[in-house]
Amino acid sequence: MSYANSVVVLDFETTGLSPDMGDRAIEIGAVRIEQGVVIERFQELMNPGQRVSGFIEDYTGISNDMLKDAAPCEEVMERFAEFVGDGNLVAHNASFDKRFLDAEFARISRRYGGGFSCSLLAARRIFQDAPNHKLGTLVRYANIPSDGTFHRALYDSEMTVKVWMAMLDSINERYDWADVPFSAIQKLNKTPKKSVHQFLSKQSIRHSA
DNA sequence: TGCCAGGCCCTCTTTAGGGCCTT
Repeated sequence: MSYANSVVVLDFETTGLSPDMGDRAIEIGAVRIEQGVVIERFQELMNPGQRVSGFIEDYTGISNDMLKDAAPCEEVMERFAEFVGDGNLVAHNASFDKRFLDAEFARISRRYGGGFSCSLLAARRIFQDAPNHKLGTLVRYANIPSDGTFHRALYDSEMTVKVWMAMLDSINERYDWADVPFSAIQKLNKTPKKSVHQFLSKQSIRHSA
């Protein structure tokens, strides 16, 4: 099958859950895929200008010592803005990463022009039998090899890419799509779970070879 | 000092509550 759309799959590590409460990004990782092939990667730590909690040090393995000599968020996010350009974006629980992307980009007066799609919302629809839809669980569910280094930005991005590709392959196998356009996954993200089969069946008429 | 979110989705729902996900 072909994967017509280029997408950038990204993941943030942060000081906490909410940029509105003062949390900042501490690491960004991203993978660009074209035609189903990884063609480019991005990963940088960034200094958020505040100490990270012991919980975050334990959760991510990113220590205050690792961050003290890192470039500030503004500098790293400028480079990341150049990397993403207007590419379509994917993240696992995209509402979380979108909040941090918007907040960090706003600080440097940047915007992104592409669309955003969520691998978590897609997985709840395509892998309805999975025990849950955490990234690590989906990796095991889809039989994707992993060394278990979760909660680092590039590693989680790479794993999200593999889950994403497994979902596209599953759509192709079950519904005989010749291609899975990014826009179709965006629509799938908003399709009620009980209507997913109907949605994918109808779409296959439009997209099959 | 201590506290802290928010969108999705289900149901014993819609004048609401709680679990799932992300750090």
